[in-house]
Amino acid sequence: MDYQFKDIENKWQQFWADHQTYKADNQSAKPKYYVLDMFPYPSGAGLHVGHPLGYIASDIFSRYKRLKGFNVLHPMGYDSFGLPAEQYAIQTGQHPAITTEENVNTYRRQLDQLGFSFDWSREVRTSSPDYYKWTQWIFMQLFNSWYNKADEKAESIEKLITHFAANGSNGITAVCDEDTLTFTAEEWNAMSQEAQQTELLKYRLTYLRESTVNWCPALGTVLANDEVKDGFSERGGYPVVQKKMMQWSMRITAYAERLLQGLDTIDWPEPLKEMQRNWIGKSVGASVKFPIESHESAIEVFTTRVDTIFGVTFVVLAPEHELVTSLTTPEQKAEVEAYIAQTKKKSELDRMADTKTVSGAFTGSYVLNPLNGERIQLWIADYVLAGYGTGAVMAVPSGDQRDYLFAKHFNLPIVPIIDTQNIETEADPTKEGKYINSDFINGLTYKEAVAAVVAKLESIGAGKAKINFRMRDAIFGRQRYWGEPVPVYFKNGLPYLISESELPLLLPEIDKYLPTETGEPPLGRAEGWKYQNEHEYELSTMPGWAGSSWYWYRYMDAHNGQEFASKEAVEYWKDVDLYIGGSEHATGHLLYSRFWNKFLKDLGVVFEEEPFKKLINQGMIQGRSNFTYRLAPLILNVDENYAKPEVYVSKGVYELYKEGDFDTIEQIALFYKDLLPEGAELGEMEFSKLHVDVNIVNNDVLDLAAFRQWRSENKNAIIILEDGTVVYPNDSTEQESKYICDSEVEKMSKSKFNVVNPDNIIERYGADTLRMYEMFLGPLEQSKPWNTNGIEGVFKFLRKFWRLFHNDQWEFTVSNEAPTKAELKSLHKIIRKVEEDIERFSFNTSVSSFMIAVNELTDLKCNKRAILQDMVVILSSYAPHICEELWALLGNEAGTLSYAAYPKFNPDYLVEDEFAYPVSINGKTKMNLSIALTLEPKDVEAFVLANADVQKYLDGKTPKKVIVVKGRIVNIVI
RNA sequence: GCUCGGGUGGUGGAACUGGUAGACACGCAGGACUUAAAAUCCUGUGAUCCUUAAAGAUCGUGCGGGUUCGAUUCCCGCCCCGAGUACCA
Repeated sequence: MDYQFKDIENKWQQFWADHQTYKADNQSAKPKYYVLDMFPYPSGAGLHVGHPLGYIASDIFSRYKRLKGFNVLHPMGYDSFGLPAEQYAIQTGQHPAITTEENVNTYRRQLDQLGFSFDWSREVRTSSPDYYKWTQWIFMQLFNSWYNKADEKAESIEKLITHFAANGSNGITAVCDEDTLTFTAEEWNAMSQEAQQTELLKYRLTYLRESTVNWCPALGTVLANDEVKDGFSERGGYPVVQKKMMQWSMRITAYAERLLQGLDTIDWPEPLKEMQRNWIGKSVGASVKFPIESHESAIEVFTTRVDTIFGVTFVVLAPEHELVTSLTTPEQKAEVEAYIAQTKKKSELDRMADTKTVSGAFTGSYVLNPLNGERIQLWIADYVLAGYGTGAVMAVPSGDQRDYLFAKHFNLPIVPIIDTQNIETEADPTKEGKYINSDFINGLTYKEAVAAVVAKLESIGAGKAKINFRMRDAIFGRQRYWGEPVPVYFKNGLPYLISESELPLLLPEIDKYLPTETGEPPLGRAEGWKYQNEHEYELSTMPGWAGSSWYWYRYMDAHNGQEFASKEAVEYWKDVDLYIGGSEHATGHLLYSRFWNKFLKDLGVVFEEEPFKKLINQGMIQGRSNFTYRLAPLILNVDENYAKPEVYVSKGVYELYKEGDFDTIEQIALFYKDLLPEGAELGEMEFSKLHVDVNIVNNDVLDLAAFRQWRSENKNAIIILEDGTVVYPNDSTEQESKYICDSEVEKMSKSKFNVVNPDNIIERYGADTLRMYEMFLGPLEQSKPWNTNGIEGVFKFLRKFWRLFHNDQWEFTVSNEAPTKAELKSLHKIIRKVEEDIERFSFNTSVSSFMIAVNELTDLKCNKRAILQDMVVILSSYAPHICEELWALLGNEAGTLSYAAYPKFNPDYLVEDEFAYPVSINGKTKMNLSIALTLEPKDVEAFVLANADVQKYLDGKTPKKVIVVKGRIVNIVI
């Protein structure tokens, strides 16, 4: 029979499901290999053709690893809490759990028909109570932990309490809030329970803190910075205001250094690591205190160039700095207040965007340089950010461009401090040279100066070396319904954990998915929802990243009711060997996951410092839109309800028109005039470029019949083809010419009519073709537009492969004869090539090589079992269905292919006796000469020079030089 | 602005460590089979020039230079496109 992909694919998908072919065991004599995909949020739109790209790659890799003798864990699940289902619930009243269930089913159906080798027995859903029970459990562990800097790890809060009770706060170095108290053991023990809890909250790894958030009243929720555009919510465009709120936060900053160091130990794409490094934003420098003149306190600044301290000519505070009001002198009050008011009006974004204008105000106060006592003006300016460092900077206009511009604008002094500095037109941040105007560091080099200044500052208690991180603690909560409830209740305004035995804390039912009338989150609507019928629960739910920050561990032991995963399972699977997903999660999911992983390791329940050993970013699949050109001229003297005739011109005609081709312009005008009613006048000719559904376009050729049906207005359209032929609505005669559409690469989206659904492709060509074609498209990591055009080539390849096993009557026929040298050569070339390609994730080149191999075997008319059976094994990672079928036809036990052995490469079959040396004259290839590979370079040279054709090129001259690279090339220099 | 990717035929792309640029596929053109179409198969296909033809010449991997017997590959300078980030002291 001909290649019946539909029957074959249905049959084997059913077989794999029935026999649980891909169920992985938690113990095995084989080495383990864990291949993970970033699990999807099940959206209502289902999968488009871009989504499975990474899944196909990871599936090929998983199947390959099984053939290579690994025990492979390859699971899939759903990140099923999230906004879209909740938004839909608000609009329709349908419970998000129902919407989610429906969407999950669609996803499952679509994933199944792609033939993935997932172990579905381990499926997880973050919104299921058996799962979020453990998300809540991890939250509780974080609440019960603090970060001990002395050990560089998280420890139990009990240990901290014991220490406080015995030694007070003395001897504790923790990552904690800034306002922690200093107390003795007696003082601690004398504190009330509430006071102790308040103090402990400043240490816990998840804690409540008042923070400024982007509050969107219309949506009734807090938005992340990237969900706000120009002061409006990205979704819906509602106004967003800054609001102070008590929020749960995660003390991720405790792990800043470990998160940074760990990057050097993992095999991730460099750009992604770079993004995380920038996000963490470590800078090494010093903090310096500038005493305020006739004032008790000092202004503390952070600087990375402490060596430039003698170049400081002013100090600048952020307008929001807490000392601004108290340090403003009466004379400057009006100016400073006006400036602050002006800053407040500007949104955060305006402030960042407008980096050109210099603005600021003098407070009237002075600070003193701690090293030489010099009086320094104290200013405020919005280029200093309250949120970074201490919200104050020491300005060194000779070395920093912003300070330079500020000094020029306000006529402040600029003092050069290094002898090589050139500060005539701009600041010069050089570190090369010797210091001048710098007191005791004059004449020193950069390195010497830094050490000397820091030592001096420390000795007088005016500063110290310091490392600063840009990363902030992560806000952990949103005022939404569809998320994990926080397992916390409040007593006297203080948070307490519910007990572990009460987990999971189930999401209560509510009548409407909206904030309460008093502005509380939706959970405030839950009737009688109180801890022990008495205490208020936390009403916000966890953010989207909570459930995804540990899910790879749940796959290891998905049904464990006692633990998030058993120790044995975690010890066996350890970490993810290969993780495939998009780079958009660089500073979200991938950073939070590393954070939770490190915490769980400190807790002793997992064992690896890094969760994802190797990570690959698959590129985005963009859409490729098609366009038609509709004539849309100005028409005068017609009724205002007059509907213009629908006339579309082919791309070439449009282009001729635009180029000003006289005949085309005139013909179109004449033609169009005929369509107009009596008395109407044709004005200026224009064209509308309209998106057309890519599914009715094939190789940019529009399917006219489908086009007429696509939209009712098109039914009576007049269509001008590429050669100028005019097609009228009821004209069904065959045309020589075609209607050619224009094209453009854009995002894949419904509104652009460029969404290609995998269901349609599978219906037409089958999953094996789709899988191979997605790989064939180009390198996995590169973004590329989807274009269905080339898919025929892959489909033809699979048919050709099928045909190797069949005779002209489509009867299955293979021969048991011994293979020839040429056949073995083809086979072993592909054995090696596919192995190399998969190991370096170059799937596209494998597909080409398969085509070459099948072309060669077809030319050799090879139907030998010895060759074809190995071919089936090699190809099975890419096209599993057709290979299972052929494997069974070859007489093997059904379903055993997935665990067969990858054929062993034997280099002997590729040994050549001769090589066709390219012979170049002065680097330009002129001919090929077949020469035995046993010949040494000297003999090759003699052989080549003796050749008559070479002699012709030499034209009697003696070559200056002859380069012979054995087995590669001969180059003759004349 | 900074950081990181990337620029190769009409198109997607290939080229190991510096060694025959354009594999493989699409598209296109021509041919075979067919009453016809579809399907299938065969041939050709970077550009320009030259020749009746066979063959040949020149140019060619974003641009300009360099290293080398030899550069898509290495080095220097620049241009364009994409992503991330943004007053970070």
